[in-house]
This record gives sequence, structure tokens and C-alpha cells, in this order.
Amino acid sequence: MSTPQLTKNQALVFDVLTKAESPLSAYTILDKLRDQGFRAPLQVYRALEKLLEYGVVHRLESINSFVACAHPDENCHNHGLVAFAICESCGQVIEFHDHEVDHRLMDWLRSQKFKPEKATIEIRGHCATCS
Amino acid sequence: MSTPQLTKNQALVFDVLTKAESPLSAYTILDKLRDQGFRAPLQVYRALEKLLEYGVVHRLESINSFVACAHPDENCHNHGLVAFAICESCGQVIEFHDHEVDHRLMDWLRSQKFKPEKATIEIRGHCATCS
DNA sequence: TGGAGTCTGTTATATTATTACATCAATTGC
DNA sequence: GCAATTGATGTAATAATATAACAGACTCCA
Repeated sequence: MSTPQLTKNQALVFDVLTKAESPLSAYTILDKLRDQGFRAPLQVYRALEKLLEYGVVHRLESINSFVACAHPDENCHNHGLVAFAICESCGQVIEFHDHEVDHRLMDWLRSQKFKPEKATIEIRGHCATCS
Repeated sequence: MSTPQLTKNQALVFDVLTKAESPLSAYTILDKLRDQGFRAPLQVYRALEKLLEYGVVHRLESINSFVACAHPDENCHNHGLVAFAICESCGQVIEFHDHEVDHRLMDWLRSQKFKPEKATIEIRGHCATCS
């Protein structure tokens, strides 16, 4: 699945996320886009929904925030599992793909006859510069 | 760290979680405890905070809910990493500990000089009986 | 006995996310 | 062409989740 042309709102939201140093909450994005005419949370959430679907944005469940995918070129859905290390101090996120972890988890899920649809791996702590 | 004697509120919350078939949100717990005198969300959140600290309850970030730990006897903090498979249909949760995954992730974090404090691994999908 | 620490109760508020409904534009099928 | 459908948008209202701030009660123990 390739990423289709983004709509105006989607492009605005994606742009804000791309330029951000760290993950942003939906309401932070909203605030940053008020000048561009955004007035309501739904404008953000709807754009995010699509961007997540296209795999160009990730949602960090443990902090209710969103980041642009670290791999602008490739499509993140093809990587299988993605893990995130999130710094509690500076907020920076390191994105990580590992087939070993992926396989191991998938093997276990298979053994449980569990059909996975979506996975979340988030490690919170302190990054090299903050610790 | 062993689990200290629970206070009244902690015991009530823990009891509700233990008897539940699937994860509960804080507000669901609150509703279930209104008869026992609970009136405000903080009563639940404060108890949960302690139960999480003791390792007898887990928080599922991806669904904003809480489950009793599947290992009543042992202390979950000793297991290292815990992974959860969460069924989208029936809500049931399977808890999973794997040292392989654990080591692999920790190795990677070390290579990044990232100091982990808390990890979240949640896989959502459909369990054996629901798929 | 009187601090220190912890747990509790309560009100208010902050933060995150969705429902519901209306409009507009592009596309499709006839 | 033109109704019908689909998808994106705008807006207001509300739901669901979580925390702040303040006060009172209780235990421990020096």
C-alpha cells in the first residue's frame, strides 16, 4: 500500500509532526494549526486517523501522542513490528525494528492461536544525553 | 519487594479486578464500587497507583484499562518484561513473559545508551475462541 | 505529644477522544 | 447530464480518562 496524495488537513498535520522534535498530543497539534484555520479536535483526529492508516505516523499509546515515522521513504507497515524508546526527559523517540523480537512474539502468538492485528512496544526511560 | 498489606480501598479495587473476566477502566471500577462507598475517581486511581507499584496489577496502555496480574503468587516485577495479547472481541488478556524478547530489547537499548524504566508490550487481535 | 508519613474524602478541573449532524466536492453509474 | 454515492470538511456538544488542590484522619514512633 503506497501513500496516496494527502489532503490539505492531512498535509498540515503531517507537516507539524514532521517538524516537531518530539511526539505531540492531538491538542498540541490543534493549537499549532489554529493559524491555519483549525478550530476543532476532530480536524486533527480525522487527519491522524488517515496518516496512521497510511503508516506515515505512529501513535504512542503510553503517552497519548503522535510522531512522524522515522522512515520517510519506506512504508512502515512493511517493517512488521516497530518498537519505540521514549525519553521521559527530553521527549525524544528512537524507533526500532527487529525481526528477532518480531518472530519470537509472533511464534508465541501462533502457539496461543492468537491472531495479531496491531502491536505496541514502547519503552520509557532516559536517552543517552539525558541520563 | 514483597506486597504489603493492602489498605481497604486497595483491597476493594484489587478484588474487583481479580474477579473481572477482562480488563476494566478506572471508571468502570468506580461504578462497581459505588455500593462500597466509592464516590470519586481519585479513590480508584490512588489505589491503582499502589497496586501497580506492588506489581499485582498491570495497566494496559492501549486500552486505558487495568488487569490483575496473572501470577498471584510471584511478584511481577521480578519477571522483567511482560507482554499482553488482548482480544478485541471478548476482551480477554493473555499474559506472557519471555526472556529472549527481553534480552533482545535490552541489548538494543544498551547499544543506544538508553536507560529503560518501564516497558509496554501489547498485542491486539483475536484470541483462539474469537477468531 | 506532636511530627512525619500515609491514606482518605471531596470538589473542581484538565486532558484526551468521540458522537451527531450539516455541508461541500469529486466520482460513479445510468 | 444528473441522481447516487463516497469521502473530506466544519462545528457544536459531549463522553471518557486523568489530575490538582485542599482538608481531615490515622498510625508510627522518637
